[in-house]
Amino acid sequence: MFISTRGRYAIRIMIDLAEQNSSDFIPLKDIAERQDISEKYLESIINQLVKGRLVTGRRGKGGGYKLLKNCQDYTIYDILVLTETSLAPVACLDDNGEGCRRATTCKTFPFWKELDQTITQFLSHRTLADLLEEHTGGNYCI
Amino acid sequence: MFISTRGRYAIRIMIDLAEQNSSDFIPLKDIAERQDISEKYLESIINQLVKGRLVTGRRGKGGGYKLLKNCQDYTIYDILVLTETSLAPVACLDDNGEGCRRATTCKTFPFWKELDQTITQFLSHRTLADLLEEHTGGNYCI
DNA sequence: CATATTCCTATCATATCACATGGAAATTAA
DNA sequence: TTAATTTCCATGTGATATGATAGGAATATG
Ligand code: FES
Ligand code: FES
Repeated sequence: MFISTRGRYAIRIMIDLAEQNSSDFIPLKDIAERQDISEKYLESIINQLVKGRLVTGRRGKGGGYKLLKNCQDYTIYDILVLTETSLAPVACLDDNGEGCRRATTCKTFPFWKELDQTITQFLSHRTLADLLEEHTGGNYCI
Repeated sequence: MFISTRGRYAIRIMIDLAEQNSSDFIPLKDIAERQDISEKYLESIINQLVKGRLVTGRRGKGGGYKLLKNCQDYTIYDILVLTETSLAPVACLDDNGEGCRRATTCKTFPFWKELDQTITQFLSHRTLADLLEEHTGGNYCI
């Protein structure tokens, strides 16, 4: 599996926040209920989104989370690159593993690079706004 | 990681067989040595390729494995679909999991489907012959 | 103060991956 | 026929990643 629950849940969090269409902070408890996902698990995911400056959080009564930008300004790539451990389709392309020793001679390497580019382009050409439009025809955003 | 070593090794096996450019059976031991991969691990992989009719094997002295078709007639998709447990980028698309309960209403589902199609198209439009040409400029195949 | 909520640091169960072990069956060369 | 070779088959194993869970400290409201 390429995209794990972390990344998928992260996108659903972002969509949920966008759909509230509010300038208030939204408590994670509400998101967890609506999305039917463990609040504690979502916590660890949304923390990554906060650290990556995709959303901001406020503690205490009346606190919660809120988007920092308009949803057409979030690409799916932005969200996944923060929450997935790696977006490389094969280990040979992974920077953490210093790439592959065989890469210079291996006949498959150029192919993997092309696959990676294809996927990355796809993910970075779609925004949160695109996903919101899917089922409604209208745009929740702005 | 999307494609595991199984799929990657399977492709390298197929490339290795094609490069020998021989009508003889090639022993797995030789392939394992050339590719520097555990023979026993390759064994379980190439078995899947045999069962999927991509290659054929013969036991005993002078035995080994050999391709059944010309290499331009093998797509990368053909190879990976046999050796990877799933080529679905997300669990929501996986048939084994009967897909996702939320799929009908979830705003991310159409997006995942498009991603899946993009990847599948990429994989099924490249053949073994394409990979062989990468580094040589020439075509080993036929 | 009491309450709500984010933040932070662990821990855990399960599954998958990459590979190893130990043979049985088939094929050929001697 | 015998020995050597090689595919076929089933099962085991250690490491790692995934998908959570638990407990509590810090911060904000009223
Ligand atoms: S084995 Fe890593 S690029 Fe081929
Ligand atoms: S959660 Fe499965 S399609 Fe959205």
